[in-house]
Amino acid sequence: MTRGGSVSQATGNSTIADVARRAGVSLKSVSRVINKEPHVSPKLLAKVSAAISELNYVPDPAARSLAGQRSFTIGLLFDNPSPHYTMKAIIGAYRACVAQGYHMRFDTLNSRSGSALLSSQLDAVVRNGRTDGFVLTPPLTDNREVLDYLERHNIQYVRIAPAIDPGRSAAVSIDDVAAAAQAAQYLCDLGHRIIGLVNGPPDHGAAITRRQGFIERLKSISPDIVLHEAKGDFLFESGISAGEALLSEDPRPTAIFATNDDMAAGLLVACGRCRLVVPDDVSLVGFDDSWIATSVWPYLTTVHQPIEDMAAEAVQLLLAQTKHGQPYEDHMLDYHLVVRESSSPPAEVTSDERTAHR
Amino acid sequence: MTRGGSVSQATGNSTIADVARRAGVSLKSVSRVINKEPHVSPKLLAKVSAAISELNYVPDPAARSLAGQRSFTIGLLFDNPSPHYTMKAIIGAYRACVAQGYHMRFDTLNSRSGSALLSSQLDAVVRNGRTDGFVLTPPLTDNREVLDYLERHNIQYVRIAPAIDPGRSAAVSIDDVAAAAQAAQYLCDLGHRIIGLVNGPPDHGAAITRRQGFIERLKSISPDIVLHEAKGDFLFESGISAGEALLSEDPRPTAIFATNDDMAAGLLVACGRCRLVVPDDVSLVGFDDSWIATSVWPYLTTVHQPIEDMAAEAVQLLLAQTKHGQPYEDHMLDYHLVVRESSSPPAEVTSDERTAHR
DNA sequence: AGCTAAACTGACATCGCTGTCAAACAGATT
DNA sequence: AATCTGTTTGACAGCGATGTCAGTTTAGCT
Repeated sequence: MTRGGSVSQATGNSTIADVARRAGVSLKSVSRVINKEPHVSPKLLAKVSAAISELNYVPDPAARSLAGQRSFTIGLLFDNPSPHYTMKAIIGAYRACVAQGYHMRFDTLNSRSGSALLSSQLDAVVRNGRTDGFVLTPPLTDNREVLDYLERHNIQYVRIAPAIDPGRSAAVSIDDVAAAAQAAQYLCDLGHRIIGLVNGPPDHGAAITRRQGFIERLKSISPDIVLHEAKGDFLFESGISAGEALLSEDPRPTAIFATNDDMAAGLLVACGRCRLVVPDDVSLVGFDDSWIATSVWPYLTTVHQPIEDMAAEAVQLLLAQTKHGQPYEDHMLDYHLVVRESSSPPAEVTSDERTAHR
Repeated sequence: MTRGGSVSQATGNSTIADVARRAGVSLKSVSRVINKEPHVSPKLLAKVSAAISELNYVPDPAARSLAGQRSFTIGLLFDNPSPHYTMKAIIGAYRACVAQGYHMRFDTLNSRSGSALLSSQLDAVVRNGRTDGFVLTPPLTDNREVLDYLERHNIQYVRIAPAIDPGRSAAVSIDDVAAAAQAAQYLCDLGHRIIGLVNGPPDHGAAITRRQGFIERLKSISPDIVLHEAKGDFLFESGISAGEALLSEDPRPTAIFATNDDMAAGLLVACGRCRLVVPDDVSLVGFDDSWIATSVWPYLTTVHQPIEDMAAEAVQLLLAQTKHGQPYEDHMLDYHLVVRESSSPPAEVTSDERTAHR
């Protein structure tokens, strides 16, 4: 049987021994260079790097993980209803993994199942593949059972946008409070005074933080602002029902903020059903700047959070902490409000009044 | 230094040697059982399987790929504008990989770049990680440069929903022609006689096949049916503009079929802009049953294709063909029309007339 | 210059598994 | 019963890297 059919051939076929021979040094010295270990003289480094690039050498991950204790694989854990979010996180994390020569795997957990079930799911995930550590996405980030499990098993992890136990692990997030506050400010600046808010699920920390940031800012701007709240669960349908509830309030909100885009898209539907035009009759603002924000019309004004970058950053933190055992870092990334067609000043406000609120 | 921090420990720590000892056989015999190699007597099989399950043994993929020629990794290749499609394909393929103890990686190619660029992208992907084979998704499936490259390098691949060169490789698909025909039939059965069609990009085989199936059926039903066509590119925005073009035709279509859901969602917007109510004034039918079909209102009537299953099936075909070098199989999976709220009989048709067309 | 400590290098066993090849065994044939 | 053939089984050498540890330079002092 020929060796054809396998791609292994195509991959740079040189081994560490070839590099060592070419550079005129020992195997171990090459290994030191590859792994950026200490005790490598500049001269050695130069020789070896030259040989590596001449031979187009790429270390074999299988051999590395067999010989060493690392697996060169990290895992991404989900329990997220939004495929848009998930997709972006996967892409971002994957990019970072590839850049660092790591593999990525991902798994979904159902964190709402009982704790026995949850723990057996975790068992399965952990046994399933050797993994150097995990990146957790919301709402897993805020599930103490998961965190406890991981710590009990001495497994490294990094959280994306955690809402509880700050400092418990490395984390990368945006300032949800400030971001939601900016949305509130924006709506008020436009002149809105009767405002609706659609919450997310209570086990999703970001939902709480965003609500808090939004409400606090509203209050700090003026005590006269009327706020109506409605419950949601981050899913499209809940946006529809929340919207119908909100729009039947009296006085009716002239603007509604949803704590994610999927629900904001649902609000759009509710407005349509109530024969209200967005943004003329009602302004809508979402959160996430996910795919759906530009898959509906009008395009949603929303808070952009760099999910891909966050996931990539999380992977990097994880790898750094795996290697050097550094103290936990907490990275804050930038958000920004993206103004699109779903928001405008309220109809009855004149441009004079509006200016007064700037 | 302790071994803590790595998960390797947690993964069943028994090795093939433990199993061999426990079963009282040689290493190689255990290996034979694991790999389902021939020349294994029932007695041996029983002893070894028992030992394996008692020890909860799981072979170490790193060691396997180092020793053998397989990498236990397959690649998924994309150049797809629709994240919904992509996401589902990833999930499905991943599921199948995990079930077979394989790793999965995925990469995106920009197939519209020049051929030199394309080939260097392929080089990068192939060199990047050793891979036992690739699963191609549209429109890569119909890009002869990609197919040629893979074959030239003797790399196994399977295509999902290819539109050209049937039999050139193993493939898994649905019958796009019949599926689109069913959509046409459905619309006609409802009583529609003035019908719009939004095409996809011409380099996307499925766009062509679906168009063909739709039109042929329309013609076979009645020569009197009026058909208006508009160009699209499978993206949301193109649905809006195609919709606006179609809706300004005279006579105006009472139903429009889009060759994917994203464009159908765009049609919804166009209808809104033209102050037309869906489905009362215009019925809409999409294709794919992707996430967006239920992220807009009204929910889209659409043709469901089991993308996850198709991807999973593709992985299985790929692995089978890698192992046994079997002849190429072509698997057809089921589709079905999902009737939701975006379609209804045309306003002016009475229920009597409608019945006549059943 | 001479000596010690630190910096660097290399030989070799090892990780867990598969491929090769030869030995052991069983059943069929004479 | 002896031989032959074909099926099962096992011993052993790698796969390509890393970790250990001992050996060799260098640098820094007196």
